[in-house]
Amino acid sequence: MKQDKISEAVVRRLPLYLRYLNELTISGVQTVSSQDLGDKLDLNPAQIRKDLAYFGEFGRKGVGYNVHYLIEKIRQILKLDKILNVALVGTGNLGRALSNYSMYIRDNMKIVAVFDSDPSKYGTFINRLTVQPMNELSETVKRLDITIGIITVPATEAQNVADRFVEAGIRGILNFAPSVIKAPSGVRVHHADFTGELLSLAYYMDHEKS
Amino acid sequence: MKQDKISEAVVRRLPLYLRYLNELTISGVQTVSSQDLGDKLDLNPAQIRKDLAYFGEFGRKGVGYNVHYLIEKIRQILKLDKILNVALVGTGNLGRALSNYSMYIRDNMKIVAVFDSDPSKYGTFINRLTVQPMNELSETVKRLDITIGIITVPATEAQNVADRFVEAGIRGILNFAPSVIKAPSGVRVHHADFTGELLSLAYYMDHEKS
DNA sequence: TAGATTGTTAATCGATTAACAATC
DNA sequence: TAGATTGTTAATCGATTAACAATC
Repeated sequence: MKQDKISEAVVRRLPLYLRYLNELTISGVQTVSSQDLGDKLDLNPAQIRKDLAYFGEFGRKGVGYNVHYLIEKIRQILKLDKILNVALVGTGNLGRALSNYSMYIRDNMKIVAVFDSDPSKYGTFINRLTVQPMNELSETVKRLDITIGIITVPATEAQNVADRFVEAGIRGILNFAPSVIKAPSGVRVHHADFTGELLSLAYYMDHEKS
Repeated sequence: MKQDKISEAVVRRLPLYLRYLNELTISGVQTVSSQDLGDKLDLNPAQIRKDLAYFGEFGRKGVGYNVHYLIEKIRQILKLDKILNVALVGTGNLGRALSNYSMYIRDNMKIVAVFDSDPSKYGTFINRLTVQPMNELSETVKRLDITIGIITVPATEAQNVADRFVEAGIRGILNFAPSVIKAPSGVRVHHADFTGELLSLAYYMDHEKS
């Protein structure tokens, strides 16, 4: 197959694969089949083979996938060697939780600046980073080569913060506020709102279908 | 149409509609069209009409939807009048952030008990709730009629906590840990992992397709 | 009446799953 | 060789979008 357009659903599963593969190396497993992966991750084995085949032929017929090799390949696909600098706006509880989340949120992302619009927060520290005022955002983004912005402000402020990020030249935004924000094409926006997750959980608890 | 099986995607959009409708009442808007909603929420109007039509005929041809009436209907569908009691396990940063999140995480969910496996945490307070040891979980779940469990422990612990929840008779689990957990059918599990969200954001920032 | 917008059917698009030849 | 498992095509399933008659 090799490189058509890759669908969002596929890319979202790659980190899942990676996570489990990492567990496997820890327990010393050398080889894994799509069957094994599927069992563990609650996915169809054919789907897993198809996902991986978008990017190349990583397995061996009759044998399976070499765990180390597959990890390496997925890391390449997701570009996990390159470190991305991240700015976070909103130092409430959620913002604090995210910044503290071991500083490196994940493998290759590093929060290097935090901002708030509340003057009483200016100069206070969150995990070794000074809280900066919003009017320093643009300059800081450029100086530190920040490409991703995280929004953890109240819903009413989210679009405003997004606009500031866009002005500053950021290329991806992860919005935790419960509101839909807009950005020009060229700036990618993902929403990480768990309200929907909770409410739909409750819905299906009653309307059993599983 | 009215009541086939409702797909997950549909249910996940309902809270989105509700959110925006609530904003509209605040600005005093009485009536809204699927076109308006679609523009604001970045959704196709036909999709919105179809979603709503699963549950009944809420609109008026040539006019649109009455905002108040639609809010009422969606609240009924999602059963937002009934309060659900929630237990949370894991009092790290994320757990704290969630419990503090105004106590009522959303409209109708209330965290009424928090647990941790670290003895040094026992008896400390999080937002007026005493942190309890894990061996009190089962009794507390029954006593307080808790039906939903939130997991904010490290990935290695998540399945274990899920098992305890299941034993205790919980019917829905929201897992924030970066690991896939299993539960018997009858217990619904949703995953709220933002790692995937972040990594896929980064992926598409480079492989521009939008 | 003319214009707007719903509810719904039909068409399209996309994603998941099944099946199997290739081959280790 | 026999058994296992991939990569990939074809079949299926499901979700989104277009189109339009009904009607306010």
